[in-house]
Amino acid sequence: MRLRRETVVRAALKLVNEVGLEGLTLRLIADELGVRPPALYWHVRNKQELLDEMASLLLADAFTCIQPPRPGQTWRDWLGEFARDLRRVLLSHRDGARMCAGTYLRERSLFDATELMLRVLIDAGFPLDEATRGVATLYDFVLGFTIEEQAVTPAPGEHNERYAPEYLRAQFDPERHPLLIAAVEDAFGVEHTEARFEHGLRIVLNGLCRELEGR
Amino acid sequence: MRLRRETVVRAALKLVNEVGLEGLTLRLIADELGVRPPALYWHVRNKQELLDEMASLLLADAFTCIQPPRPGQTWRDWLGEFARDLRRVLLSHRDGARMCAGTYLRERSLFDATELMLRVLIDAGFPLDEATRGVATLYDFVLGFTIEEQAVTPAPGEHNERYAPEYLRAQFDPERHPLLIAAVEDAFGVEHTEARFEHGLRIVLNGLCRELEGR
DNA sequence: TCGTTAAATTTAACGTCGTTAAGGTACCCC
DNA sequence: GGGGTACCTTAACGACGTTAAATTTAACGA
Repeated sequence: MRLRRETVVRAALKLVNEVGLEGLTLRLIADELGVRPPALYWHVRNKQELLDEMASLLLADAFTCIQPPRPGQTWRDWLGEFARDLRRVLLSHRDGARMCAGTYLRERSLFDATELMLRVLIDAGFPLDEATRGVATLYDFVLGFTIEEQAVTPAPGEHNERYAPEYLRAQFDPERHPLLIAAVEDAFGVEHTEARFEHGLRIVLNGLCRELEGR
Repeated sequence: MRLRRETVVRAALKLVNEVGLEGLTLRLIADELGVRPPALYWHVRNKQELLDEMASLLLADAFTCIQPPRPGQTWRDWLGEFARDLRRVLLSHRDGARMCAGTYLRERSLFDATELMLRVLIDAGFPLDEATRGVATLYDFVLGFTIEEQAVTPAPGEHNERYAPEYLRAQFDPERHPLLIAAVEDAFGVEHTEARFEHGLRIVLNGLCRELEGR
């Protein structure tokens, strides 16, 4: 049974979930596929290209299911849904956000999805450049947020102890950092993550609305 | 002349500018300091701790110079200035944004600066949790933006050819991606980077303003 | 000034990593 | 059935992070 390029990428994606980005090794991937490490080089130029491909494939899984706004759905709600989908996909793999941060994307479906988003925003009244930058800003926020989130929560249920509120609180000086101490629960408690994301998302979407009203 | 922990970190920061994050090696740092690699382990537990320390020190250089708002300066302008400072510092070192993304920060001056930001926002009328999340959202945006920026422009004057507008345009299908093609210049042209950042920043700040007005 | 102790660094080495070169095998088409 | 391409293996290289143990350097009380 022959190997295909996508098989390699999918195996890598599966493994990164178990061992994290630092633990991901070509030898490990080869083992998983029942093959010797150099065999991978027939399908992939080098490890970096494999990482790019992983990010592309991961995002593609999120972007392909994107649909035009339902009737009656505002562009704002539609964009919010997209942002939540994006975060969900990034969270679906350990180190997903770091994997996708700044990597070169080559998947056709990603282009299709971006085209659709521009279309929707333009139909909503945005000029092209504002639509472009709006999408980018939303993407930047979700990416930044999720990177930080996965630093605190590497995998669902796993929690980096160094970000535990009670531990963090001990680092602060009650005299100098009263607000920090008061905020630490809300800022790093796992049970507030969802609310934090929604809050940030609302800020960005509100900002986008304002762009439109201001004209 | 003995080595100090900070000397090691500063040497690493200097070197990352020349060789990038992937090229940064303990052996290289040791060479730079005229010392054998294992010597570094006296000052630093392992490479990851060194990376954390580098990120902390880099950000600290940005945050220490932060001052309370000048008389007459709005919190909005003040926050905008902070965002620009932050981006400038991240850009001041190759891979600066990726270095700081999701790393654990332990510098006291960072705590001081955050405390100040919360103070300003609270004085402006934000409740504590909204102030916390507002700062976080701004930080997430700047981080996300700069990560992407440094993927395209690894160092001032250096430009990743894979993101060259003319190259990207060729990847798109004129039938399916007319908007993408029209937007690519504005979205990836180096000469628009500043405008893109300012635009995204305005979106976030506008969103923050709206939070305040809505109450 | 010397001997003791702790701090700082060296030498040597281990196992693992990404990657390359060269050779082999399966399969397709004439 | 012979040549060629696609795919994979064996073997190996140099570099990496890291450890253990020995060694040097600085600090300091007797």
